[in-house]
Amino acid sequence: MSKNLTKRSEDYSKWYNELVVKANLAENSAVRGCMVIKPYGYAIWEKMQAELDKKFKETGHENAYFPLFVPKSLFEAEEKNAEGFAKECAVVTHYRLKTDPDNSSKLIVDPNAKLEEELIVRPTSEAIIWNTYKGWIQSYRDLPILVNQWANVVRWEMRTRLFLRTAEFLWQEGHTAHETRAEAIAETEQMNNVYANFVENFMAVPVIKGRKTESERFAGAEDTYCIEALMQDGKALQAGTSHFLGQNFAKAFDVKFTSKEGKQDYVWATSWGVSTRLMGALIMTHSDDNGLVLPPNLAPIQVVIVPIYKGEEQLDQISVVANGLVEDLRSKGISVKFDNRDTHRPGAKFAQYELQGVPLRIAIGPKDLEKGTVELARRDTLSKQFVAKDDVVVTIESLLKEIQDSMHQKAKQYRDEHITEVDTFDEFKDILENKGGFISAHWDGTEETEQKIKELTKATIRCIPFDAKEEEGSCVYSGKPSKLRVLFAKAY
RNA sequence: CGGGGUGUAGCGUAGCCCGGUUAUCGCGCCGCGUUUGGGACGCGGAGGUCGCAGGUUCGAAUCCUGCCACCCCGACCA
Repeated sequence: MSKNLTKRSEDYSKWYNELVVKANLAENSAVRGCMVIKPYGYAIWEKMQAELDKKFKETGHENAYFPLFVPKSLFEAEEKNAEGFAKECAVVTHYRLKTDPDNSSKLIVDPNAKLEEELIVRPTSEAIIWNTYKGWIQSYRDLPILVNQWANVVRWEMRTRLFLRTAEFLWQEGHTAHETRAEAIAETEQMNNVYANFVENFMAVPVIKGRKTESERFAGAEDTYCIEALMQDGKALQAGTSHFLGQNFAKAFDVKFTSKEGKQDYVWATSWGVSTRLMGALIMTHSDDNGLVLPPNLAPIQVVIVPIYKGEEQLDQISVVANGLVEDLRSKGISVKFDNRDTHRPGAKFAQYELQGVPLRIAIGPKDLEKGTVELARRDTLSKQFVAKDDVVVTIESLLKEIQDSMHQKAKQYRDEHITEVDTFDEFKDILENKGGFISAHWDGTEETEQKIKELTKATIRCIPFDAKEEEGSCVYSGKPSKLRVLFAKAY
């Protein structure tokens, strides 16, 4: 593996190999940029799902499932949403194949099986869900509706990138309906916070909470909140979004309710989502040149035990110790694997588990049997220590917490060191080019300036942080007056 | 869709300009033996429509034409 991968985004795909591969579809297939998530990688996604799902339920949400196919007439109902996604939709036009009359071993699309109305493969589910909600809502007594769905969506991107922008991806999308504007806004904020807490505490990835500018807003939303993370190569990554949809979808799908006062009003809506992109964020935040580094909370294997032995007899002795440890650790809820494969040598195993980012590794050999110790190695710091056998479980319990914590600290320190306040455009360009990261600068609030800066530097406004410093200043580009600083960065 | 590049074994590649025995090397894979505290070593072995189709030629991985795919950069984007 090449040196200094952390700075070279194009090589991230090498780390991904442990988790995922680019889908190798049939030759001549038009489907590009799909991915196969391997079991080890999927286990991480499952852990993310489990934790997020728990948080959604704690905040009163329920899971449901809606169709993959969206009739075009529904899809086009909310104009801005439709327009925003129109350029990247997969469309089903036929429902049958038949044998090719010119080649009996081939199939062709049966021209007689053309659909009356095309079906859009959902790029997001607002349309089909709001069409359904219409039938669920008549009275204020039917509100709020707090529903989440775990699903796959398809966006036919021109350029794809594993995890960050695949043609098909897994995600969850929450879709809620409320009586009042204030309640919907509170929900939007709440879910943005749920995401922020999850990403910080479980993924150990620090994020900045804020709102998107109009041009970066979700198509059909009135306001988009987001969490923005910084990758090790200095580029920003949008890790999650929560949208206040106003009454846009209610109006488009005619979803009205009768209020306590007996008045008809349109329902207020939110939607929010995070995707397998989070796995990209995880990898690009923590990994080093030896491979993945997983925070204990998300590691499918938290502790691996590698025996070092000559001959079967010695392995048997070591196995007694190892199996005892496995049992003790499992009883504490720690996931542990005893790798007693005889087909691989210890060195190869060490390298493999480092590549997979297993947080802690125990090695047990003849020396340990003699001394009653084990060797304990940390993945994040690559440090090793000998620990008395009887202290191992306690040590591991506290180390797992410490690693989780220290990974977050390390990432946060890097992130904070890469937020640079800038007051001139020359400085802006210089920092962007030579240092990277977020640039905190004054902006005059106009789309023209935002667009111009993007053209000149490729940097976009990642967000207007909720805790943005309020101060009098002048726009870094136009010089016009500004009251607060926003965060610019080059983004994935 | 524009600009650049690449297709040879599971992976990474040499050969191509200048056509000529059985297509090179490394990793990986299989067998046997020795090994095992940081990616083992020796010996033996298996594995190829040289991206596809056509053409030139006595002869094509190599030259020509067309097509296809992939990668990078741009527009687009979670």
